[in-house]
Amino acid sequence: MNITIYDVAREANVSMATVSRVVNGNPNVKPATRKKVLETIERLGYRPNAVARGLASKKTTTVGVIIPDISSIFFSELARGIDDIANMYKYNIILSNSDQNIDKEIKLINSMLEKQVDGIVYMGGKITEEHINQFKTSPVPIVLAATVDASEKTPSVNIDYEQAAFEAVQLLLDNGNESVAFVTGLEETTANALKFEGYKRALKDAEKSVQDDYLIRGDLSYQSGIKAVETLLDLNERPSAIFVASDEIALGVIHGIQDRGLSVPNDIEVVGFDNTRLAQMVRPTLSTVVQPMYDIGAVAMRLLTKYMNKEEVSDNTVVLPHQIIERNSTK
Amino acid sequence: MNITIYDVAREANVSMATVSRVVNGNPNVKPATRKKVLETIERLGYRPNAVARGLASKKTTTVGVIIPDISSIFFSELARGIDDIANMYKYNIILSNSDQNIDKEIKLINSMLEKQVDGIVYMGGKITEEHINQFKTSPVPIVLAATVDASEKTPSVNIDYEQAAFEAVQLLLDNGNESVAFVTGLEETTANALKFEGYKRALKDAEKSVQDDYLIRGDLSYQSGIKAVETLLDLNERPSAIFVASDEIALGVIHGIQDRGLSVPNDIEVVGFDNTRLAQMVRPTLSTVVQPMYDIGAVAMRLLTKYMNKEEVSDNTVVLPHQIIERNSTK
DNA sequence: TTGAAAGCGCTAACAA
DNA sequence: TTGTTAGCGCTTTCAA
Repeated sequence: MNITIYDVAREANVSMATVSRVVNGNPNVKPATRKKVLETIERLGYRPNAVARGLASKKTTTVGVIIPDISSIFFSELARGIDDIANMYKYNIILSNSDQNIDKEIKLINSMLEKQVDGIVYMGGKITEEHINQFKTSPVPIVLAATVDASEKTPSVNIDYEQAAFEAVQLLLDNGNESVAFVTGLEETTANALKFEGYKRALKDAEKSVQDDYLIRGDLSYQSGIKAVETLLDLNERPSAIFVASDEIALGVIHGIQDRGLSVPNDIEVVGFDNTRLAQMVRPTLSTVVQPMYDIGAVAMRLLTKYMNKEEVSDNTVVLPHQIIERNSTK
Repeated sequence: MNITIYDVAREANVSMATVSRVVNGNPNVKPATRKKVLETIERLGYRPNAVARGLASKKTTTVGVIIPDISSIFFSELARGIDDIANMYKYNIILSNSDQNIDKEIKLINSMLEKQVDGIVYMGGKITEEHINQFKTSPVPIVLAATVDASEKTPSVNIDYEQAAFEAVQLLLDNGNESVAFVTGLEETTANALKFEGYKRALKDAEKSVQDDYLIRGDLSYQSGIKAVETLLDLNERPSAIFVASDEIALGVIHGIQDRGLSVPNDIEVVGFDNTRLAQMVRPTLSTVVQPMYDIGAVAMRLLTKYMNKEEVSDNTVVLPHQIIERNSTK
């Protein structure tokens, strides 16, 4: 049997209420008593049972984190930001991978709710009606991180994907490129749809038309970048620049170009998205849109703590600043 | 107020014990009763409280995962393996980053124990006496993943680091290299120490001596790989091959060499370690030691489930097979 | 400053 | 097949 608060109380000749008070740092305890209790806690090796505490207090100091894939370099950076802030506020994290599968996402939310998490940080792709419904009926606050809810009903932390993409493509256009292709991941994620909007707006601003064959959709992998480039280079008129929806795909694009004997940026310029560590781990180094992943995670978690404490929050949807960093994959 | 098992019992005209039975899939319930209960659960939107269940049953179906840094491409892959298997066995995961800081590691273990996890998967650097003590006195099983306890007292899942390093260096020597440098990360981790042992053994086998200036220690980053190369290339006699303790550092090494105008593998051959996705995301692609990260995580979690179920385990320390994969950074 | 006692929502004997 | 009941270990009034 484990040592309980009751054992400590008996050994210290006080009531369990008093032990509870010293464990929880309640000031209404005479210093001498506190000392005595602390000593017997030490002596017995008492370890408070957080489950019992959770049942009695209705707080678990645990938050759920739903993430598409923790092994993705992009999401793991977000997760780090979340965990660091969670830690700072004494929360633990229950982490689960969803693979962006809707059924799994809904199941995960419910499973975390059963575990009585005090809040949830949610990362995903497309937010459907079903999601919004879940979020709305949740007994605890939910914050979206790097995930956009088009209806803006759910608190969230993002950057302005449309504008960021617009600026990236504009840079390419300003560099004198006649044609800019767009290589993206799963079309279903709202963030990627917004990037596409920005791409189109930049072209329209430059009075260029959107060409279907300059638009390539694959998955989010390095390999799909290589494949995309093969398609693009087989075109009669190959593009002189490529805007890519993620750094990992962009590395594939760069290598795909180089494998064909062409040069980046002389023959083709490339701009990525995210500014993961990968952007600097390639030659030429990758020009890319800076998305502050760690900060998005950290801010989302911080925002969640406010909701959990029932503090007033002035703005539900926070938009963090982005920027374009020019390295050597552009002229 | 939330819906409890008691509300369901009342509404369905049965006892709470019966409700508990249908929720837990106990077969001793008449089908008609089960149906009735299920319906009122649905109607009331009842959600079982896992905290209360945990307190009553002394099982939380939650395992703790201590990880140095989830944003590391190496560890996040391990974490994915852990989560997938955990999920398969209906466990949730409490994930925390330790940054390989001993105090934090110990604190984390205790915090997870307070939360009454059913078991712990531990990843870290060096295992000290203090760690072993914690592991030994833990009320729940602990399994090490990609983490070696020199005393072999704690269950663990690893590859044979010494032998793997030996083979990698031997490959380089067999390719005719006169001198092989070794670039490694923090010297404190036992795994890296073992890689060093393998490196030395391979040199000794080839009747070569270990030269201090061919041994570079940095942190685990890409940048430290670049720095390491600078040091190496400034030597009077530069090595003709470099064995690197991780893929990320190895990318830095390759680019450092290329930035100096030298060629990999013609001027210098490079072999990495881990076979993370990075190994294929560089030109030339990286020859490396394959460490099955996902599998190590998965097997560690599987092993933990056996301990949690009090099954007999024939061998506490499992050593997974490794291999060397030759790509284009070697001749 | 301290203690007594009533839950928190569930599981698990035990009885019927 | 179903119900009764006693906890699980803690927090939190309420009284003293």
